[in-house]
Amino acid sequence: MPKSESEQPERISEAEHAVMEALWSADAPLTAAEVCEKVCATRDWSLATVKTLLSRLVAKRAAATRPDGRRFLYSPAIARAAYVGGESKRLVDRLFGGRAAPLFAQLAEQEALTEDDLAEIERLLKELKS
Amino acid sequence: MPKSESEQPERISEAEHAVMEALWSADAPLTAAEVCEKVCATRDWSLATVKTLLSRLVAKRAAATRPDGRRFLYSPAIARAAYVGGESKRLVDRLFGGRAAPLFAQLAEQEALTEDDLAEIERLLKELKS
DNA sequence: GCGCAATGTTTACAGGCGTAGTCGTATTGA
DNA sequence: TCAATACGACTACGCCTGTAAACATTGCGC
Repeated sequence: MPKSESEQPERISEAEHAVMEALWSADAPLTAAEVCEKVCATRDWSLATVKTLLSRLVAKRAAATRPDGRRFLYSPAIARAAYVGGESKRLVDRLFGGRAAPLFAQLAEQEALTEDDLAEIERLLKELKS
Repeated sequence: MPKSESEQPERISEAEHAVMEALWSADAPLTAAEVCEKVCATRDWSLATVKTLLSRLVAKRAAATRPDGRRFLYSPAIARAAYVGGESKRLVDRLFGGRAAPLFAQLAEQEALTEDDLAEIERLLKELKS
């Protein structure tokens, strides 16, 4: 049976992403007020703004709602890994022709790599070579 | 003497970036028509669109112009490495808390790393450890 | 000399984004 | 039972972006 939903995920904007981070960081669905508690600290938004962003995320099917009496509980509808992976790939494709090595070189040149990063990457490399 | 220009570079949009790539890929300043030749192939834009984007880039001081008779020759005013570096850092900061290792892990998990990438990264790692 | 082609400038407009206020309704404390 | 409150839905609005047409000028071929 053909899947009628083509469902290529709509892009999540920067502000929306901040809201998603709040949802991802919680291990249970949150109310709008709870999301605001998490993000309004750093971004200095009003509750109304958070509600708008939540609605847009639901419209984009990036977040899901479950009714809880008079209100909604919000939870992520896409995995953080999927989002992060997609964004990473976009960047690598756009700026480095899809090759990861130049990105690595770029970060190295900027000295954006800590000792820990280097050690960790080395470990991952070994693992991948197995 | 204090530098009055604070000059934090304005963000370059996706469409503008395509134009910048054309400028970067040329080793001499280009006319608007020449830029269009390069980008209109892939993006299917009209010359008018390219002109608008060039103007916006000049306004943002990402591109510079030199008059050449009745027309302008356009050249990049920021280095590709600087742009690419900035964008990479933005991504790493936003999605990975500034740490590069998780980005690497992410790309590995997506199988976005080719053999060549791995070899190259390994080489760079060795170099950095010296 | 004059109209055409080239070229930058100005204007346009729809859609997305950031930010938030208003409205309608349901809930709840007094 | 009634007013205050909580909450989602709807509306707003200015800026940025993508895309381009209209306009003004000017140099060039005839």
